[in-house]
Amino acid sequence: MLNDPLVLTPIAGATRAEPEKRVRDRGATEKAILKAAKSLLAEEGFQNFGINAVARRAGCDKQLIYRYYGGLNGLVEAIGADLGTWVKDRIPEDTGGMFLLTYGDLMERLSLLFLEALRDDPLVRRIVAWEVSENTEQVRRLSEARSKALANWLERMRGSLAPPKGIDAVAVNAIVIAAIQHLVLSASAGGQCAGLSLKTPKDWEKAATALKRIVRGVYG
Amino acid sequence: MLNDPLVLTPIAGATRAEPEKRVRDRGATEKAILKAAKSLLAEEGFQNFGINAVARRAGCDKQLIYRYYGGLNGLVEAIGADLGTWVKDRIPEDTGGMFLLTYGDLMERLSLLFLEALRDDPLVRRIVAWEVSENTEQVRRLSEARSKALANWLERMRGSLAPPKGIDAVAVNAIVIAAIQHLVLSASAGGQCAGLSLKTPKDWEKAATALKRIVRGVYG
DNA sequence: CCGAATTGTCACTTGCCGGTGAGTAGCAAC
DNA sequence: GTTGCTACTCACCGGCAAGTGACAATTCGG
Repeated sequence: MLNDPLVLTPIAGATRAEPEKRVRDRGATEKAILKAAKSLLAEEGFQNFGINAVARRAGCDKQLIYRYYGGLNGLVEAIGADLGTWVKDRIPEDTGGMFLLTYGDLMERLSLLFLEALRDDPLVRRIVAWEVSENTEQVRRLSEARSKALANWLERMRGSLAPPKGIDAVAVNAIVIAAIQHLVLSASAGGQCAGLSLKTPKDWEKAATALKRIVRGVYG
Repeated sequence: MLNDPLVLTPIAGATRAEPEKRVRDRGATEKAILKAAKSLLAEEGFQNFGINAVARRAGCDKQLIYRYYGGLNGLVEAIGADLGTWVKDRIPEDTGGMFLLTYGDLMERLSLLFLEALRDDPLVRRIVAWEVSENTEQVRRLSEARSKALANWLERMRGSLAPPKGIDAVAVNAIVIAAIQHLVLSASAGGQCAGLSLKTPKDWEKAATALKRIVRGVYG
């Protein structure tokens, strides 16, 4: 056997840097792994998301990911569970003291809130990009968690306000949400969308204005 | 040396199937490679898009891809060049005999045409998904080719019609296009978007109706 | 006919991936 | 102590990716 640890020459701690003395704490390690996974996904995207990369970033052995989460799938599921609380953390529940009298008022406000929240959250952005790029079990689970959270939020915010008669609000809102998501993704990836530059705050103001106009156009 | 070809036993053409006698024709091979690349990208997505996969599908050695296209980048560039002709093949130039009197008429029609065209073209769909998922040199080139083609088409179709005063048409149109793209991508990946099912023709009719309503809402 | 360029094939290196089996280190109860 | 459990690490496997250099097969100019 080469490198038999029993025969390894100790070298008297020569240039040995801190052995780091990792504390043995399963809970902490699990958290570290989850955190590493989320930040990796947020920063690098799903392309470079894998067992090895997560383990490297978490500073532990990949074996622990198998043990604690049952592999990548389990880890993704854990991320999805976290995701359920996204809206809560990101978007204010109250409407900032303003009274929303009409469905149009509401949707205008929600659209802008959603736009802001998405712009501020790289992790969810990556997940949305993932959703439209692949159709694996992993993605489906994440997607489901996200859409459920989103639907809940919409429902809660809607309160008792009803959409105007004769308008398919589900379809219209889906299109508005689609627009926001794609706008933010495009901007994130290339700084523009369909000829519209989306880099400076001024750019985003123009986009927001146009978005408001569109929402007002349908809902009055 | 194992398997030295000079010592290989000829086995008298035993179960030897057709040696296939590939004709030596560089032009044909180049076309085959390009075609393989496009179909691979369209069917499998950018995830599994690589030198080896393209070569396998084209039925030739990957070396030829390096020789003829200078690697994946060159190949992607060739795809981008093809892409410039996308609109020409996909979308009718004339407006089907109808007279478009207002900018609203025009944009309603163009939105629906664009929606249809994108729904029918898996390759461009994959490219759009790629655009929002990565920011590499390859993607930038493809993206540029596509957006240029799109802008040209829009410009040509617009003719002399001017958007209503006081409306930022560039921004509004970008949002509409974003919505369409994300709608189609979502549907393609998961059969739905933000709670709106997008599977049956009936589903799509609802979406189209909502889209029309939105466009009409802004442009009157 | 011959040599050279073109066209196509193959074997190989290197590197990273997911996954697994076997082993080590700390910590408590007996 | 030593026994046993848990947390953790390591070495290794097979597989597939990109990329490269050498070689075989064909065609063409002279």
